[in-house]
This record gives sequence, structure tokens and C-alpha cells, in this order.
Amino acid sequence: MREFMAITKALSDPNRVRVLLALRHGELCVCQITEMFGLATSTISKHLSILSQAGLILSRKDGRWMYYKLPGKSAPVAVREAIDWVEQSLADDPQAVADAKLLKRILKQDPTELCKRQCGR
Amino acid sequence: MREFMAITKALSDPNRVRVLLALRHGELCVCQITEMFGLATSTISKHLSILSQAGLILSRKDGRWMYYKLPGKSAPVAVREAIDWVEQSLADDPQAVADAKLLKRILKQDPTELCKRQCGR
DNA sequence: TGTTCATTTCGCTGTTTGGCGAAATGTAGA
DNA sequence: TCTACATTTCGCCAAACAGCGAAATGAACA
Repeated sequence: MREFMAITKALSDPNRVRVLLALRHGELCVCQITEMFGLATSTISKHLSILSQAGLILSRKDGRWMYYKLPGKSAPVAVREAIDWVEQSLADDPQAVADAKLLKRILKQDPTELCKRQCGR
Repeated sequence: MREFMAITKALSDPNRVRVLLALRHGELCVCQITEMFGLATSTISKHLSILSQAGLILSRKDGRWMYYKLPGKSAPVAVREAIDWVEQSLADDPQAVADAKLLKRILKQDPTELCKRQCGR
């Protein structure tokens, strides 16, 4: 029950759901996710931490960058089914579609540049 | 997205999840659910309202009593899959098992008696 | 070693939420 | 109509939470 509630609580915030949907398109760096939302880096970091603790995303450190991605088949059943449910329910959601478009533009940019711009904020 | 978030927010409270699991065993009256949790009737009513607005449960009025149940096949896909996910994830959960036991005892009692006892609180 | 820089942690603030009891609603029966 | 009573709505309080900026962490590089 405890694990399960961690998942439902993680899914109860729209921004966290949007992060999950964004990660469908592959691994992302924190600065890329931050760019997507226009929120403070610290806020994004907290969201990622909550998703991570629920097991809904996996993290990987590479130098100074932190990358996040969806867990594959390795994830527990409850997690895998939760992600499937989210993806199926929101595949054609306007917000998700808009986010995908925005993400495409962000992926064309150099992550280093993104980080620098964010520091200015 | 709006609908979907209503579902995830409804699922983000453990007591509401327990209500869903309890309703697996069939339609229940408000006083029966209240008895299960030992919370104030007004609190239970609010929880039921949230579940209902998310489409996760259906209500039926019969005289002064209000009955709640899980939606059947009639429910939207997102709702049906959410309920399936909850049930599959928590079928063997200790809390759910304990609740089922408790519910069995409650169902043996006359609902009218339950209501009367609750008024005294 | 010291600096730079991506990310996380901390402390704070305004908002949301779960809980309660009291009042309101609406139905059944006297 | 008047009363009884199951449920909902309202107003309140304490705890939880999303957001921010500042400070801390820790990896790369001068």
C-alpha cells in the first residue's frame, strides 16, 4: 500500500505527469526538462525526486549532468502498469501533444546553452 | 488531461483507495463505509464526492439512503483501466485484506442500526 | 588547489487538502 | 404539516504541498 500510494501521489500533480509523458521520447537532462516547464530548477528537481522515489523514473549521473528516463521492463508490475495507464490515457492529450512539439525544439538545442540561459534566471 | 488529473488526485488519498477496494465486494451505503473507517460522516461524504466526480464510483439514491458502487463496463476507458490497476496492484495488500474482513462483519449488521450508532458520535 | 557550474537541499510563503462539528437539505413517516 | 433522520454542504483548523531563491554539494577543468 505504501509503495502504491507513493505512485498515486506522484501522479497527482500535472507537471509530474507531463514529465513522464515527455520521457516517452527518451532520456532527458534536468536542464531540458526545466526548459520545457519554465519553472525554477529547484522545483523541477523536487518533482524528479518524487517521481524517482516512487520508482516511476530512473536516474543516471554523467559528469555534472543528471539524466532521467522511464524504467523499462525491469520495473515492478505496479509501476509498469501505472506508466502504461498514463501513456494510454494521455497519448492524444492536447497538452501532451504540445509538450512533444516543444520538446522537439528543445532537443535541437545544445544542452550546455540551455543550462547557461537558466542560470541567468 | 483535466479528467485524468481528477482520477489521479482521487487516487492520491489512501482512504479513497480503500473505498474503491471495498466496493469490489458490491454496492455499499454511506453508513456502512463510515463504519469501516471510523471517520466522521461528513469526511466520508466528501471522499465519496471526490471519487464520484472523477467517475470512479456511481451513486444511487434510495429513499434516505445513498448507495455507491464501482462503475461497470459503462465507464470510460481511463476510469476502467484505473480501477483495474488499483485492484491488481492491491489485491493482496494487507490493508485491503483486513478491510475485506472488517467489511464482512459490517455487512452482517442492519444498516439502520449502523446509522443510529453513528448519530450518537 | 581553486573556480566553475549542474543539480540538490534548505527555508520560506501562499495554496490545497483532510479532518471535524454545525447547519442545511431532502425524504419518510406520524 | 411536523418530526425524524441519512446525507451533504459549510466554515474552520492543522498538516501537506508546490513554488521560489539562496545555500550546499559534488564533478570538471584551469
